[in-house]
Amino acid sequence: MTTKCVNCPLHRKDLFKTMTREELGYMQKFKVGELTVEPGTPILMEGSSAPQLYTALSGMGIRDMTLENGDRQVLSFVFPGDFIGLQVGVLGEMGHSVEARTHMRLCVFDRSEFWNFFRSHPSRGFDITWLAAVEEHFLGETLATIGQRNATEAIAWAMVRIFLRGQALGLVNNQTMEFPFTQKDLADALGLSLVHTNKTLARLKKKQLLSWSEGVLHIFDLDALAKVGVTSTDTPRKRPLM
Amino acid sequence: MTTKCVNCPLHRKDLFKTMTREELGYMQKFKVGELTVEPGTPILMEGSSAPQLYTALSGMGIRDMTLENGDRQVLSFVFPGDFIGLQVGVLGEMGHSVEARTHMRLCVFDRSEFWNFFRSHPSRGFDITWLAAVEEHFLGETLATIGQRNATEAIAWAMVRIFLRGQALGLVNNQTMEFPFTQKDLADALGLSLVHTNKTLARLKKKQLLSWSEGVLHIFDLDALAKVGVTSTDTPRKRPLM
DNA sequence: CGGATTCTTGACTACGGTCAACGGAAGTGG
DNA sequence: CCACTTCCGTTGACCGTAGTCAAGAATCCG
Repeated sequence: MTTKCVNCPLHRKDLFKTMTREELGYMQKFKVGELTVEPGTPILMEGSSAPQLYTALSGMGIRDMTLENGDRQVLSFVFPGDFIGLQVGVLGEMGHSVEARTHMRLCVFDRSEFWNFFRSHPSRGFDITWLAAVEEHFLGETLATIGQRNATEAIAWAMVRIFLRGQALGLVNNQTMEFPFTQKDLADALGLSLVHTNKTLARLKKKQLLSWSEGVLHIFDLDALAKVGVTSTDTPRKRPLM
Repeated sequence: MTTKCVNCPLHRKDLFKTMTREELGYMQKFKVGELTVEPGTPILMEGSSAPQLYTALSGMGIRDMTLENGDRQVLSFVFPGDFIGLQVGVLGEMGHSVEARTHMRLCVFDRSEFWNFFRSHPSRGFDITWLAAVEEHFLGETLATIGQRNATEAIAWAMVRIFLRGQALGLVNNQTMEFPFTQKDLADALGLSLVHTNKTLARLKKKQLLSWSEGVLHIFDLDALAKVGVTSTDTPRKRPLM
């Protein structure tokens, strides 16, 4: 009935362990259906207690939150395979919003079934916790970047991270991947102003480290880009950026 | 045999649901023992795959990570009831370090039992996921603070957040709570320099909003402090800081 | 009584923010 | 088909918040 969810971590049999036939059956029940959204569509809103959770099957999006003064912070970029709505599932309310940046296909789950799902299939529950831990890990790195690195380092770091993520997901072809975000998105993700982000990016482009236009990111030399932080300081780094 | 873990989220019966007798029995088995550490003691190291996980029973600590260039980022402060080592449990490796800042009592669990624990007691597994989601939520807020707020706002926000946390844990008496961290800790948590943190704090002190010395934090007017961000900008904030 | 650690304060500097203007691309409507 | 608008990227000029450097005070400790 439902199509197979190639990138859905909750449906992939090879993620950690194989699913039993019974588990697969339950997954099908837990899954409500699939949803397709266009660029710009809000998927989950900050503060909402939506009845549904998602998994990104294809396409990209953004997680962000808005401060009281209207400033926006982009928390992370959403890639295929990402679980969307953990906070709704366990806390009952989202702490941030999620919005599509490209055409996206989503695997839809029923929030009310979340707990049952967790209870009757601990191994899948464990997978979700795994995803949460990975997310926490990434957020920690991002925090360190925003807090400690300067603009050039931060942007180089972000591009490397994103590119590696893309590689792991098989989205990179010929050192090129789709990157459908705006410079403002990147600026808000790194706590920089749009103008400064633009100028810093221009410098990286002039150095032939990357090119990025019309939603396509091309990285010429990943290692060189990863080392950008090094050359900007005289103190040699203890550990490589990647 | 083992003493009761008053603050341990994995032992508290009132956290979400009551534990069955059988569950309690398992918890005792899962629990290895208790550990006491002195201020400055590293509990888990970044990159380590320690064989044990912890829950803070009393005392406070710090989660931090060190960049390649030696800069440090404090990710969060550890309070009683916090679970320490989720990343070791699920990912097999810590992405940050945890260090005691006061005398601490820890509830010790066996990492090798983690998965079994998860499988045989889904409700407790769910609790852990809940803790992870809360952590993610906090990290998101912190990210937004570091990325978007200026020094005064960030420090006021941090103090309010910490104080509220303390209140929720019953650590606040007479508008006063223990806060055994250094200004450098706070600076590294907010991505600010020590000097600037000191001067900004001095300004908040002069405004009679808070006092903090010798490990004791006193907040005179929580609401006023929470509004500090507002007065610094002419644009009125849409939502209160708390 | 040194030595170490933390806190404090002043002087100087620079990274990055703000303001402003322009260009190109894409969409809209008369 | 062409004004008009909107969104995004680009660049220059200026300025301010926060970083760096430096030195002194306070506390703790061996």
